[in-house]
Amino acid sequence: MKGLTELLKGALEGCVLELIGREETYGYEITRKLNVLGFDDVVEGTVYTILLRLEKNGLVVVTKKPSEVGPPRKFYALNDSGRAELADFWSRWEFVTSKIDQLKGHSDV
Amino acid sequence: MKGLTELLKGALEGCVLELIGREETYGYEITRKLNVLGFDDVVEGTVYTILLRLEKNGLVVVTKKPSEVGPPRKFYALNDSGRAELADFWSRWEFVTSKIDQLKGHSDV
DNA sequence: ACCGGTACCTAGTGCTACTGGATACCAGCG
DNA sequence: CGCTGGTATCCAGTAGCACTAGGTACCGGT
Repeated sequence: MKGLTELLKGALEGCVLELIGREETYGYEITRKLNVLGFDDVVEGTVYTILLRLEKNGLVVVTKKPSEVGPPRKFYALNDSGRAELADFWSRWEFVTSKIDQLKGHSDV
Repeated sequence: MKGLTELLKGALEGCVLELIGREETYGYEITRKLNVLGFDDVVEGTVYTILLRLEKNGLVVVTKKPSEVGPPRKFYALNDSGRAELADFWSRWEFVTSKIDQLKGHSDV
């Protein structure tokens, strides 16, 4: 599926937040999970810019840990602000999808 | 609801396409319909840039008609390319929302 | 020594919606 | 008549986001 890029604007950050909230993880793995989900053309570079932004905005805590199969990994976990932002994201997502599905669904708007 | 802007990237154009596809309409009215839908802070300027883009991309046909309550209106209708693009948009939308809802829904991804 | 997989980072680009104006038509009020 | 407010369109500039297209570096296997 192509042309998803614009539709992912804003949503991708929420997805990353959700994945981090589920369990401590790192950029490379997050990218792989998004690819498996179906967002094939999400690349590492994109995820790293999101992670840097999350860190800059104080939503995550970062822990560097050695890897046995490559260079050290930077693990991300949500702090309270991050969890609040994640909840906010889902409520915005709920809102937007419900409105647009309503528009799609039928007739009178 | 605020902070919707980023989530609407890409989706807003689809909404405008849907509204035009439903019945011939014009920028000002489209804006009002989007506001009623719940997208309160969508303003005329935003809709006009979308309409100009649709026209530039050859997805719509434009007809200027006089109004009895103000300056002339530019009515937009979809052509074949526009209808194809609209269908495409909905399939992208289907895809993205199903994937993200799956991510939201639960556990294993 | 080299290659492929793992793992991170960054400067620059393009697309999109929003900001903040401007212009203009029309009706009603003082 | 001038003014205001609703209708209706347009545009230059801004900011945010994902993507491009690189680079660096660690590690195991051949």
